[in-house]
Amino acid sequence: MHRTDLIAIGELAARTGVAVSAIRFYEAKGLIEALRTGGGQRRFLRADIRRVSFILIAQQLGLSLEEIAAELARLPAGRTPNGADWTRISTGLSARIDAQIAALQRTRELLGNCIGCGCLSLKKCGLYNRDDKAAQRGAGPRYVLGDRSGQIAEVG
Amino acid sequence: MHRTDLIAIGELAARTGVAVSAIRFYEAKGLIEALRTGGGQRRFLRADIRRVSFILIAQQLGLSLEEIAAELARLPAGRTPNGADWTRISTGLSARIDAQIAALQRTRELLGNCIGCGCLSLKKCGLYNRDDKAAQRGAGPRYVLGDRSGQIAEVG
DNA sequence: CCTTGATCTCAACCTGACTTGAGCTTTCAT
DNA sequence: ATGAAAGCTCAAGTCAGGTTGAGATCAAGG
Repeated sequence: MHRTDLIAIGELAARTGVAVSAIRFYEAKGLIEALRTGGGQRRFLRADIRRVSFILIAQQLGLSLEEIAAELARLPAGRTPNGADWTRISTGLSARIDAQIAALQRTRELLGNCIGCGCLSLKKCGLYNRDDKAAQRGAGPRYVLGDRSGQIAEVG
Repeated sequence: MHRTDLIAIGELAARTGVAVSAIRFYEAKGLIEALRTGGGQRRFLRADIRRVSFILIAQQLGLSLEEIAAELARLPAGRTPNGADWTRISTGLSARIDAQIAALQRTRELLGNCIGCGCLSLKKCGLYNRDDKAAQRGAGPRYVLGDRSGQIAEVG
């Protein structure tokens, strides 16, 4: 442990590629925590680089900051997370990746079957026999994003 | 061609599962077009169901409405798109799907290698040797979303 | 004809994820 | 000891992608 264990917000930004303002934003949202110098400036642990990196990866996988915060909350409190801690958490992401890949593969297949053949929007088409469910739900809340039941990517 | 060739906005909404307000929004953005009754109500062609379906699929694949509009603009003007037209367009989506799957697979692999082993954020790690590039770019524009150069999913 | 449900327009509002700007303070290399 | 660079807070702005509400009109069955 030497003095460079603590890094300023600018360095954390540089090391992760996110803007300084974004890091403050993440702190405000509870995704990361900062120590403060006597003068009130934030100081981060080197381990926070990994934490921010995790945020970026998870974001790419479509998790909202709120969901990411929930995942990060599973890391041990009060101690720097070790490899095993990160592994446990990243396993969840892997599952998510697998699901996404599977969904994409189904979509690709259906796209070939349906758009190509011209049946898109017809009942017999796997991609859109969600019509019925859609009708049941009424035109109310859009379910394109967020509400994923009956969702395209899950069809088939 | 019988009278039901033209459908009201509510039916288009019901058949596609998107809200009426969203359809108006898409029209405003130029993604779809509507005929009008004498009284000013919108009337859509049945073929627009497919058009909206395409919007939903493309959205799931991460295209913005602007990008989707650009894709749709490649459909023939003045005539109802046929199967071949849709095939041509959906081929672009397939390529995108393939790219996404590949990116996810790389991410999953790197996640296993890097977060698991604890090297995340270190130079030797494929997931984050983008640090250097990041530093060069300065803390300016975030490149997490949108600017995809040096992006996680493209690493490796 | 008349009523009722569907539509219309337009402006305002919403969420998520940040960025920007103003005005002021802290750090740190020289 | 000092001045540039980096940081601070807080409020407001931005962008995408819609939703909501008000007040008025249209369409269609009975």
